[in-house]
Amino acid sequence: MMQESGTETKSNGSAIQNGASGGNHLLECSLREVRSNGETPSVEIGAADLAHLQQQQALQVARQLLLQQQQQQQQQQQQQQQVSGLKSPKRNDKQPALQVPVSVAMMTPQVITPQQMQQILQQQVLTPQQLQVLLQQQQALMLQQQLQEFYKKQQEQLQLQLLQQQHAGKQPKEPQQQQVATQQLAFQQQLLQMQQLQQQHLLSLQRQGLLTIQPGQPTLPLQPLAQGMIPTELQQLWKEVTSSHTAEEAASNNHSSLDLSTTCVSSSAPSKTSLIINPHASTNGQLSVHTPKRESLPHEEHSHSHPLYGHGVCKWPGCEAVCEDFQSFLKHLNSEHALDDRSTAQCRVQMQVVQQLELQLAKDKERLQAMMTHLHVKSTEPKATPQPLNLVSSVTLSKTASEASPQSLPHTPTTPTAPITPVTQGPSVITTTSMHNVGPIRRRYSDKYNVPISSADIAQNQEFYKNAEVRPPFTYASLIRQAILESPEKQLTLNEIYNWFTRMFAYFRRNAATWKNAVRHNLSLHKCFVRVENVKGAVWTVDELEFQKRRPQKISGNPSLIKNIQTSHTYCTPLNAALQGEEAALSPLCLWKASMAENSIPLYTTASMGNPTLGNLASAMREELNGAMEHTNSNGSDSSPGRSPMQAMHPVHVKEEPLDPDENEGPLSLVTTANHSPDFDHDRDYEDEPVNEDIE
DNA sequence: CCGCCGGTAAACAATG
DNA sequence: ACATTGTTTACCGGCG
Repeated sequence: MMQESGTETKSNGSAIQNGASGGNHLLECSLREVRSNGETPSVEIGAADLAHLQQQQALQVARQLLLQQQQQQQQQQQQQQQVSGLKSPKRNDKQPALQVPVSVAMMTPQVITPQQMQQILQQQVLTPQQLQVLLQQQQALMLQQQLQEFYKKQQEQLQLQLLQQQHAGKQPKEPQQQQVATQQLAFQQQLLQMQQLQQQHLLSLQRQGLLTIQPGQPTLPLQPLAQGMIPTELQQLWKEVTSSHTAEEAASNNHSSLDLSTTCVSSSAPSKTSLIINPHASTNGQLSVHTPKRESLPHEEHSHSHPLYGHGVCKWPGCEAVCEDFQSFLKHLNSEHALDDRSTAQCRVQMQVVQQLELQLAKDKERLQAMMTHLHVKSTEPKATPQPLNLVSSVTLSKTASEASPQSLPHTPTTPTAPITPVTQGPSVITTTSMHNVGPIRRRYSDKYNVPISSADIAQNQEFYKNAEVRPPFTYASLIRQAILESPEKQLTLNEIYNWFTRMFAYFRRNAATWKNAVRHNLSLHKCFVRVENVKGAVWTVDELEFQKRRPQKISGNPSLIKNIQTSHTYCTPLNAALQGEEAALSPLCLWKASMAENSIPLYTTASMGNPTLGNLASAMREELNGAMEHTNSNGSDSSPGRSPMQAMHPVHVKEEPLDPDENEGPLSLVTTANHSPDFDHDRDYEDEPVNEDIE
C-alpha cells in the first residue's frame, strides 16, 4: 500500500521532481541529489565538492601509478614479443602462475620504487592478478603518503608562519607567540584526532572482517597503512619539523627573507619550497616520488612531484586555482592554504576521504577476490566462459571491443586472468575506449546475452549491484518479474516491488522517483504483469507466458548466443535449469551473470560526481584505463548493502497462484537466501536505513 | 528510414 | 488535502 514507503519516497521524490522537468537524465538527477545532499551535517564546507576534488586527487595518484604500470607493461609486452616472435597477440594468459616471491613484493608495506616494480614486472614474477593487488596496495600507500606529506606540509607551514611571525614582529609580542602556540596545539590535536580516526577505521575494518586475511591471499598491508598514520610518527615528524626548521631557515634565508609581509611573495616562494621539501622527505625514503627537490630543480620537477600541484592547477581540495608555474603555485599555496580553520577543516575532510578510500579499497579488493574466485569456478565449465564475457562487453561497450581485446590485454590490471584460467577477454572489456556509453542510462543489454551461471555467480552479482551504484543492465520488466518471482508467493505489492528494487540495487536506492514511475509504468504496460486483487489490496504477479511471448524476438538474433544459453542450462542449478528451459532468453539469472561481466567494468557509472561517499578507486582506475576520466563512479557502496537479512516476512496472504509454470524458485532466491540477502520484502529494510547518506 | 523496444516524463483517475 | 497506486499517452534514443 502506501504506508511503508514513506520516508524514502518523500525525500527522493521531492529531491528529484523539483528539478527534473524535461531532462530524462538520471545523471542529472543524481547530480542534483548529490548537490542537495552535499549539505551533510558534519562538515562545514561543501562536503560534496571537497570530496569530489579530493577524489580527483586520489585519482591523480592512481593515474600516476597506472601510467607507470602501463609503461612497464608495455615494456614487458615488448619483451614478450621479442621472445615469442610474432606470436599471436592473443597471449592466452596461461601465464604459468608463477607462485613466486609475491610475498616479498606483496607484503612489503613499503612503496616499491619504480625500479623495483620494473624489475618485478620484467621478471614476470607477478601474475596480473598479483599485480593488481600490488597496485592496489601501492595506491593505498601512496595515499597514505600523500596524506602524510600533506600533514607535514601543514606542519611546515605552521612552522613557517611561526618563523614569519617571529621575524616580522621583531618585537616579541606575547599575543603572537600565544597564537602560534595555540596553533601548534590545535594542530597536534588534529594529529591526535587523526590517529583516533585511523584507529577507529582499523577497528571497523577488523569488525567487518576485512582485516582477516584470506589464506593464500596477500592482503592490504593494513597494518603498515595504519602505521603510516600513526601519531607517534607524525609527532616525530612534527618534532623534526620543529627542530629542523632552524636549519631550514638558515638555508632558505640565503635566498629570501622569510618575512612575507615585507618581501614580495615571489621571493618567499622558493624558501618555502625548500622548507616544504626536505627534512621529512628523508625520514621516509619512500617519499622520494613526491618530494620536490630543492629549489635548484627546474620547476617542472616540482610540478611533477608536488602532490598538491598538477596540470597547472592547485589541487588542494576545493581549490583548483590556476597557477602557471610552480612558483606561483607555492605562493598560492601559502597565501590561500595557510594554516587556518578552513585548511584544517579541509584537512580533516581529506583524512576522511582517505579513510573512505581505504575502506573502499579493501572492499574492492574483496570484490576482486570474489570475482576471481567466481571466474575460477566458471572456468571449470567448458567453453562458456570466454565468449559470453566478450559478448557482454561488446554489447555495452563498443563493437570494437572484441577486436581491441588482444592488444589491450596487457593493460588491464584487473584482469582476473592468470592463475585461474584462460580467461582471455577480461582485458577487452576494460580496454575498450568507448566512452560514448558513459552517457548512461540507456543500454540494451543483457536481455539477450545470457551466460551460464552458477549460483555463486548470482550471489556475487547481486552483491555487486547491492553495493555498487551502477545501473543494473536489466529492463524494468525483467527486474519486476524477478522481484515477483523471488517472492515466496510469486506475488508482490507495488511497494514490495519498490523495496525489492532498493534492496537489491544500490542504484535504485539513489535514484528514486523516476524509476518508481517506471516500475508502475511497466506494470501497467506489459501484459505479463497481472494485477490480482488481494485481501490486503492488490498484488502483482507475472504471467510467464506473456512474458516470454515478447522475448523470442529479441534473442532470435544471435544463434551463437542461443547456443550459449542452451549449453548454459547445463550449468545452472536444476531449479534454474527448469526455469531457464523456457525463458533462456531472459532468465534474470543469466542476466545477473551477464551484467556482472559487463559491470565489473562500470563504464557507465552513474556519474554522480560530487558524491560525498567517494567513488571507488577501482572504478576510477578502470575509468582511467578507459580514458573516461570525467566520470567518477559514485560508489554508493555505502557499506550497508545487504544488511537486514530479515527473514521474518509478512505472513502469507496466500491467495492464488495464477501461474505455475514454474513453481520452482529460481536458484536466485536460493542463492539469495544463502547469501543472506534479504529475500523477502521487508518494507522497511532500506527505508529506515542510511539508505542515503545521499538522499538527504 | 522505419519500426520496435525500453526509459522517462507527465497527466489523470481511483483509492485510502 | 494528500499520498499512493494504477493507467495512459507522448516523446526520445538505441538498435536491427
